Amino acid sequence: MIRQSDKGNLKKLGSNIKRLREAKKLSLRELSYACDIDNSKISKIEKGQINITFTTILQLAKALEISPSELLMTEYD
Amino acid sequence: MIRQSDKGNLKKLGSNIKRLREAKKLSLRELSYACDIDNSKISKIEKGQINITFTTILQLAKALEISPSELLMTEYD
DNA sequence: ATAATTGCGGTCTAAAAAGGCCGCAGTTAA
DNA sequence: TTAACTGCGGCCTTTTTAGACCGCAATTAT
Repeated sequence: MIRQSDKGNLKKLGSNIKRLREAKKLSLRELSYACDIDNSKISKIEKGQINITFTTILQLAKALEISPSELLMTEYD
Repeated sequence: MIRQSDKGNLKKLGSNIKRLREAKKLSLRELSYACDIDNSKISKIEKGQINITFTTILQLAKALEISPSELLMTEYD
């Protein structure tokens, strides 16, 4: 499918994650270690290249020390 | 993979979605129509049987007329 | 009693995520 | 000027979601 409106939303999510990671001054590899997700995958997530699952959201939120809910705290289309 | 701790979290998410659907007095088929997701899939989601993606979360939130963030507003392990 | 609705499980295919590893430019530190 | 770190993209395999359709048992109307 890969609907067009989704692409923008994935980018928004990615930017938000990147913003939060940088706020904690973590490198991709450091966050990778903290949430047990390959650093290249996190890079793709931040770029909005993959449509992550709920459990991946939980892993990231935990490592970033925020609530899953907060991770999605953005306006989507 | 299907980690054990994830199962519980998926059930929590599912319960939350079910609660929100019932609060709006929608049947599975009605919600299905509203968010364009097959009713049998929604059933599985509510039962915690599948690990939905970010975009599916957006679809459900939209149909339930709440923010994606609110859809995840629960405590997870 | 009959008909409609509802939740839910099963089945199938195609598409995509998960998970992991490698390597390369570019930047930063030693 | 080396050495280390960083972001990032490609590649590969396995597992799972997405998406769609069918049918049934139970509940709820009519």
